[in-house]
Amino acid sequence: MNLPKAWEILKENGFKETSKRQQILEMFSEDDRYLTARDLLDVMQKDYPSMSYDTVYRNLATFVSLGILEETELSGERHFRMQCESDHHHHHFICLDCGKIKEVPVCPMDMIGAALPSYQIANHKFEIYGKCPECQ
Amino acid sequence: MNLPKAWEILKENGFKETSKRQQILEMFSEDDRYLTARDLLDVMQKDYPSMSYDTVYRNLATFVSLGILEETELSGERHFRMQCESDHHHHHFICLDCGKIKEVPVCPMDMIGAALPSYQIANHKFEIYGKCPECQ
DNA sequence: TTCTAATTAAGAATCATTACGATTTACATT
DNA sequence: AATGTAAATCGTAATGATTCTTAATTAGAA
Repeated sequence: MNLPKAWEILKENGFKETSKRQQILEMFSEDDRYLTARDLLDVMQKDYPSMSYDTVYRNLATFVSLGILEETELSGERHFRMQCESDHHHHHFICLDCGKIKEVPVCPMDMIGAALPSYQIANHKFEIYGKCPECQ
Repeated sequence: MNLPKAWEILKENGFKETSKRQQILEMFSEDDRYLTARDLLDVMQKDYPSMSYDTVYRNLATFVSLGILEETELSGERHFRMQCESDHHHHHFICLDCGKIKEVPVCPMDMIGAALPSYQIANHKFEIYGKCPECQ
């Protein structure tokens, strides 16, 4: 997702354009990889020494709920990245070194068939972990 | 996995048979579902009021490293259960209400093919979440 | 039984995350 | 441009899960 689209969504939902939100979104826009709240705070405290975790987490939650960011859990920490623009459902390879991702155009739910009769499926998770070509 | 097999593995690796380990393994053996460290501690403190988190976590880590337990993360907490005995690789449906699982005999890695050329794949995760028939 | 290394207890420390009251800011309205 | 108001942020404290530390206890070997 790009910045204008993200702001469009925020404005549509009545959220204000603040300098903190701008910088958070810029970081995600520039770095196409998974970041933690700490990653963001460390960088942002250079420009805004008073930046607090509360602001980071609150905005991350907002962005995720609006579909601007996506979230996953890696080794016990929440990680965030820009939502993909792809129109078709897909999954991700995630580099455990640099956090970059690669889309994988396969969804295992296509092969579930009748394996779960009368089970109520809410959601699913499929991720592949390893090292990307650049990190080997 | 059953208790004798678990103890066999522990003995092979030089671990001692303690009453705490016995009770932890019994809980997993009886309850075929995901439990948290807190779940275990709450029950065990009835028999051992002095039981500490440290003991729970240390043993859980041991069991996971020996392949006796498997672990996953659900809504920010680590959950543990007995390792499946199935000889073939598979994945799980996990009931978000009761923690019970159902094996799903499908692995998406079978369909990855050449989608990730020169990527070094370390592992993968595929889980389906929802409500089991009993919890609906 | 004794010895020794493994294990546990007890509680403090750490880490990520959330909550809260006070202050500041964006922005619609005048 | 000044004002009003809800939203957003700050500063800090609280929480909850997990890990660490040191001293005491215990399982199993000798």
